[in-house]
Amino acid sequence: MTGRKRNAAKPAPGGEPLTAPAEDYLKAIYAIELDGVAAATNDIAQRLAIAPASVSGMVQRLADHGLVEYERYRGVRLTDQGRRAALRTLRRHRVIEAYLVRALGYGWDRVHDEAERLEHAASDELIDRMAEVIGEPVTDPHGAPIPTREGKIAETPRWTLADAAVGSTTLVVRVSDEDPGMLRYLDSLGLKPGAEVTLTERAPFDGPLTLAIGQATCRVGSSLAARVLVAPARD
Amino acid sequence: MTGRKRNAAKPAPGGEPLTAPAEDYLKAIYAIELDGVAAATNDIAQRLAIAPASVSGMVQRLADHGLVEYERYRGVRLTDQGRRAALRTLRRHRVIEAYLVRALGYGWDRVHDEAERLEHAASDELIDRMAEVIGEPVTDPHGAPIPTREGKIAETPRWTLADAAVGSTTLVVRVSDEDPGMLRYLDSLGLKPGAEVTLTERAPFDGPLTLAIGQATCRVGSSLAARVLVAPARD
DNA sequence: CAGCTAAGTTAGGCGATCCTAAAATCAAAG
DNA sequence: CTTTGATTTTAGGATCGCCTAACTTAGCTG
Repeated sequence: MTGRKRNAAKPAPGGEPLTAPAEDYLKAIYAIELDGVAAATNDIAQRLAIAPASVSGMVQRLADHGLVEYERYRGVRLTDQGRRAALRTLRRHRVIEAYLVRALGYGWDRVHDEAERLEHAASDELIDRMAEVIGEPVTDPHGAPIPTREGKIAETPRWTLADAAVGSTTLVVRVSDEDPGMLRYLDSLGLKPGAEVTLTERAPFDGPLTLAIGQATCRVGSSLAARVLVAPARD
Repeated sequence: MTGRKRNAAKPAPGGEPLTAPAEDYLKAIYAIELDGVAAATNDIAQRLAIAPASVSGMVQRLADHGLVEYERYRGVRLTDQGRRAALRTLRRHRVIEAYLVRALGYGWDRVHDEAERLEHAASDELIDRMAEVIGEPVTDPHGAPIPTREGKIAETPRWTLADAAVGSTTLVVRVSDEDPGMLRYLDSLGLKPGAEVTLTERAPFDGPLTLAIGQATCRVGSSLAARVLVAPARD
């Protein structure tokens, strides 16, 4: 019953603790910047499911704290400090997801929401202990790379199954993690990180893709395929 | 990145989720009521380290939600619903503490603060899985009883080492859990739940107590002794 | 280059939670 | 029964984070 204090765990390696909403904004901005562009107010708002007007305010606050560079009407960019904070939160999130699956028997479709809450409450020490107990995982259960304690991350390539050439065989690297129903479906198809998939057919006009996964065959829509990140298979 | 919602995990078995501060108030009120009295504004304020004026407001809000009965200037009492919520938070807190010690190698002096944050973020399911993994513990690392999923709790008797008779041998049942430094000291003395202690001497005027713990002997102040709960030893 | 649209910001609010200072109430003692 | 001191509440503010509505700006388009 300490009361009185902020939300996040420890002063973060350099600075006062961030509020949970601030951490969420930084994660969202980080994700948008992966596409190489400055994060637009609208994009941030959409990702966080809040009104664009709310974003202007928070972004100003983040800028005051030196976490983002902000120019009115121009979108925001993370500063080094902001990027560090974002990666720290991302590490927490993904370590927690991995831990829930490997140590507590969670299904990969149920870890996201739990991690979304715990990431703001867990101390660095807890995260590191969790990571240690499950053998310092390199990705989360959906294949997303886990930043190191030092904030280095190996970002996943952006090729998706929707981009694959007909006849090519690819290795599933990562899948989108937020929709439990989709995850259960992908699981039932065997479309998970590590699986080898051959694209045998693509119907015209953005039609369904026919896939061979091991012995099985299935057909998926292109929007689902676009949520499956792949790399060239080794042979 | 769901955003948007409250703080606690799930609608709680009957009702909307409580905010973290609300859960903290209920825990504090529960603790005060263990002494058999209605919780006074001042007592709540002191436990939560906030100004008494702030308590009046929150208590009114808790009453509006049907969690406490509140009569101006008369203190508050938990309603059944409020007590259920308090016990649910207490269960979370204590299961988390036990899990951190047994599954993640935490020292008993470091679990309190971590649990204080996680208790507001963990889902019921997570708590239950944690409890299961470590074998459904009955007490936390400090000997505090863990409420069941159904909200039953076996409250610890209130006898302390400071109340023991000179010459008597008692069994340590539970120790106060909030001060890490004190916990480390108690640990170094072997004064932890399960230890048998014989009170060999008590200096006059509230002076130090001389204890025999196994082979060792030590002297502790009466205020420290008052933080060690004991039961009569079995023989 | 004027005008339109989409995007972004400002204005004004609300609820939660905390604070300080001042007023009210209770209770205990004379 | 009154005084007094401690407890509690009210009054008035502040911050954070979110909302809606209305206004502004950027930038394309004709």
